[in-house]
Amino acid sequence: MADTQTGQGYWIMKSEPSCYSIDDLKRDKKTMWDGVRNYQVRNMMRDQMQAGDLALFYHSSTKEVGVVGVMEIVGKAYPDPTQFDPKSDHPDPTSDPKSPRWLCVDVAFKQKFPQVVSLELLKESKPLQQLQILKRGNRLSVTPVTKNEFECILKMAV
DNA sequence: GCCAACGTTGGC
DNA sequence: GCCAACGTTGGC
Repeated sequence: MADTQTGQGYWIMKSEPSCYSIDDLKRDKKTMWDGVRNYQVRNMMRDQMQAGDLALFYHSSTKEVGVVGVMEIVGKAYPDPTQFDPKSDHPDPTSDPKSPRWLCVDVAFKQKFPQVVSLELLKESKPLQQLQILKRGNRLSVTPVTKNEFECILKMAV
């Protein structure tokens, strides 16, 4: 979500660490955030995400669920090449290469938190009650957060 | 355009 | 591995 003063956008982006973790990103320094196959998420990436935006890296479906670090959106969203790769995890044979359906974005490692800001802690935090990832049934892998929410989570990480 | 069936997500 | 919740698909 873009801050009205600065235009700076803030996000939470989920990944299962068994698939791709904060340590993988730390090692790679930069990666292509691919595999998004949800229209809402695609539209946010296409319409709202900007280079320089900051994103919290969230580990889902693991022993320690929660926010584990920070990354930066490097550039604008562009067609996700894995949709055309039959050997990828999420090929989409119905997507037309002349008008690609799915987008991805490049992200760069910023920091890994010394400890996980657990889902439990997020739930307990008063200022974070509006977080979309805390809402029942939320399944979006990318969700906007406000500057305040972002900074609140950063403080919880130390 | 409705809606049942199905597949996926993600916390536990 | 269970299951609630949600998105997508496809028959009508």
